[in-house]
Amino acid sequence: MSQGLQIGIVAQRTGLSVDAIRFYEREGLVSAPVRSEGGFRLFQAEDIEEFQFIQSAQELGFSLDEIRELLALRNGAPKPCLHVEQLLEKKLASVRHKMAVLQGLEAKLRKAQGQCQEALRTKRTQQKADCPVLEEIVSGSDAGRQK
Amino acid sequence: MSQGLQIGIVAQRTGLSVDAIRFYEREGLVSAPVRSEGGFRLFQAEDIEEFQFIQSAQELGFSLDEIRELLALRNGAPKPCLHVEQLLEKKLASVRHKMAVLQGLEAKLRKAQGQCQEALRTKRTQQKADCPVLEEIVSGSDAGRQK
DNA sequence: CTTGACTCTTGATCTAAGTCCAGGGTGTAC
DNA sequence: GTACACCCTGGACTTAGATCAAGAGTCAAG
Repeated sequence: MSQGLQIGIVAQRTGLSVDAIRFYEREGLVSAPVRSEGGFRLFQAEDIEEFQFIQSAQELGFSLDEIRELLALRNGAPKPCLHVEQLLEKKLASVRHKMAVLQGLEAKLRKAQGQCQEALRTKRTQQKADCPVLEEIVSGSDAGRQK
Repeated sequence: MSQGLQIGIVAQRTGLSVDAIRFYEREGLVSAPVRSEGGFRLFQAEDIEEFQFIQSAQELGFSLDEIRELLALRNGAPKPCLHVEQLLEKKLASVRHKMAVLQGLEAKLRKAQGQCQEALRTKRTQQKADCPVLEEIVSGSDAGRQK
């Protein structure tokens, strides 16, 4: 088994699972490697780089669909930089949106927690169903809005 | 069809879909309402409140499993406040973790964007495949780490 | 009595990114 | 030459939170 790395080796070196590697091939993110006579996949060093690219792009928050696009750009689509910048722009906007949602969430949770602790501090031995947070969740609701 | 609100009305008032309402019932978040002779669900005003509770709790980032628990507490489990506080604590920790991840992500994306813009500014008319970000994604990789 | 809007149940489908399994073949070290 | 680790394919399954479709029944109005 010379001239080529078996899938298990590639898995070890990249930290991916063997299944994930096959999955990326099926999904068309990477092209199919050559095979041994018996049908074993034989990867090259460049392939490992490609898998690392996939991992890094995932860390940047790109979906596999987007990564497929990035890989296509990397392999020679015209004017890639402009296109990449547009992808980055969209991704950045969505990240900022998620953060804003989480910040709002954190504030609400902190407020709820404060009420909870207050209640626990003042009235020892709680009776059933008088946690202020449970009531707040309904009264502070903005539900009823349309989708 | 008096004494009771049909599911469509409840959907309108809460902004939930009819399917979602039936789904919550199936999942045991809310108890089954009485039925008309013909088998139509007939909801009461309190039920609407319960659905709004579900929506608000979802906005707080609770999963349906957690909400089932909250509803149980609201309906009379012992020492709810302490339990609610523990739930809040866990949820707050996970929210903070997600935010930290997103902040790291934002920094990376901003950096990549800066490089992209720089490249677009200096070299007009880009040739294929020379977007610096595409190269960076691999070279700046920390892939290869174990899961 | 008929029409049309609404509702019923059951079960399939969706998204994302894989994981897991069965049943069988390959590669190699002893 | 055989044991053992590794690999192959195809397809089912996972999580979460619903959505959608089919076929049948119900309700209120005219």
